[in-house]
Amino acid sequence: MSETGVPRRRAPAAAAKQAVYGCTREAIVTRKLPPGTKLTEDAVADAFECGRGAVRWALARLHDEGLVSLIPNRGAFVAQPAADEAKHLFGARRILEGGIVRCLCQFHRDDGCQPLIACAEAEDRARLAGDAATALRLSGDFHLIMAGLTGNPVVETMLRELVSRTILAISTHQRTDTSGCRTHEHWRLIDLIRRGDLEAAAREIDAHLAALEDGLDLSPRPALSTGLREILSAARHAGAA
Amino acid sequence: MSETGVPRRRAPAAAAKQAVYGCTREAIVTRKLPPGTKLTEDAVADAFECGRGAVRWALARLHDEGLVSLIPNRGAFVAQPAADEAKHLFGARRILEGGIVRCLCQFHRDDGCQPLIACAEAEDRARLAGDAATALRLSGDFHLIMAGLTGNPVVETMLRELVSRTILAISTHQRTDTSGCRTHEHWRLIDLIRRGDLEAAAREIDAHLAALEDGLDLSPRPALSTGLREILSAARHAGAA
DNA sequence: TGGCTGAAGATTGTGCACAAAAATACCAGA
DNA sequence: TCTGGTATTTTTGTGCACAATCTTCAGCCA
Repeated sequence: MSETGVPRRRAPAAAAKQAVYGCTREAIVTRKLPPGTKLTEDAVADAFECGRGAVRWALARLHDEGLVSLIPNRGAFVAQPAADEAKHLFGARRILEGGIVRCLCQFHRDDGCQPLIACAEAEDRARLAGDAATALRLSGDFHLIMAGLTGNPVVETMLRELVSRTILAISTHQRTDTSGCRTHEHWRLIDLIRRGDLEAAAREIDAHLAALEDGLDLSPRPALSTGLREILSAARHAGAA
Repeated sequence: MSETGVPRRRAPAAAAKQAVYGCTREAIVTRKLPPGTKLTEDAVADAFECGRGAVRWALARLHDEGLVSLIPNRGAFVAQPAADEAKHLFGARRILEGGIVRCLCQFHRDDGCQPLIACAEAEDRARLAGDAATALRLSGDFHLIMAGLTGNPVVETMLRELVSRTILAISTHQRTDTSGCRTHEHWRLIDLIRRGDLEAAAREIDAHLAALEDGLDLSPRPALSTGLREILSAARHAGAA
């Protein structure tokens, strides 16, 4: 019953862009769309009941964020960060989050950590309830909240992008079912920040991220998951570009 | 003589996208297109002799990077970072570059700083020759080279974006003709990195960026440069979105 | 003279259709 | 049965045209 006779006010398409972008992004980050999934333009357009233009826009944006890989004349796929890229991702996070934690130590010594505490508590609850999906999500949010506490939206945006791509890298290369961050390290971090211990806190976040990276299998074997030819073909095109 | 009778292999458009994006980006960063300049789609398309589609693609990308502001039904303008945004930009750079410098101190203690030295020398030469434009560009490159020395392309990309936006912020809010970074601070930084003095180097880069920020006029007065109504109108639309 | 209303012009946003490319299916021959 | 080539089908890329919106300017009234 949504078919109005009027020629449409043009609002729909603008909103559709955001909807496609937001929902697809969410689906990728929450692993509903596993790495390597092909995102056919028509299929996505049908799903959101919008034109292909909105889909193309959203896909381009997602590509810029490193969440989907765009292969010329082949289409869009949920990105599968290479082992090298995964390492760089973690390296970047160590550099950035080290700075964030140092910043937090200076301005949130005593209180102001409430959001972090609330997140860690929620994380504990989820883990206790056996809700692994929520726990994983919250463990990622913890880092985002830290970025938010700097009060700097630029920093927040940068880390958001990094965290998303890290999640993708973990999905792609996880060894067993390593369940994301270890909560007790989060608690330790909160404690160190509240005490304003710059160096210890910086070391803690560094070790924390290193542990996360160690949980992955970043050996140089060819590839995984999706079909061999898919990957080989993709590699060919990526090399040409 | 480039007009082939054949119906075009479709390569042109793909290349055009990159050309429009790259050249426009360059023009913005080098201040050939000052902040506030309107980028009419048709005008850009004519300049590059390409379709409007390529221009739209490039503009969207530039918008994601924060280099152009896109106002619905109004068009694209070279961004004029607000005072708040400028502060956040510098804050983010302090966090990120602090981490980069710490990283460099660990892995480039003795040598490996050659690219930095070469850049600083070139900067000195340009400044001595009175070539302010080149000097400014090189002073920005210095920071990018530091990022590159981490060997982490993710970090490099993040800083590149930050530096570009910072240049825009400086163009928009510069008080007098403050000539970018002070070279002697760059030399001091190199020295500290070579000696591997983490803390001193981190303090130096922090102070360096703080000095750069202090050179700006970030008072909360309404706006500047382009016509008042332009800005008011833009603010209206931005507020509505 | 100043402010308001309405039409004309200019510019952006979106859908659609067609062309190019790749993937797939199919078939003949060894 | 497997290989090689060919035709079909699916999917992406691009240009074009129209609609919506905003800006500008002229005319009109208080």
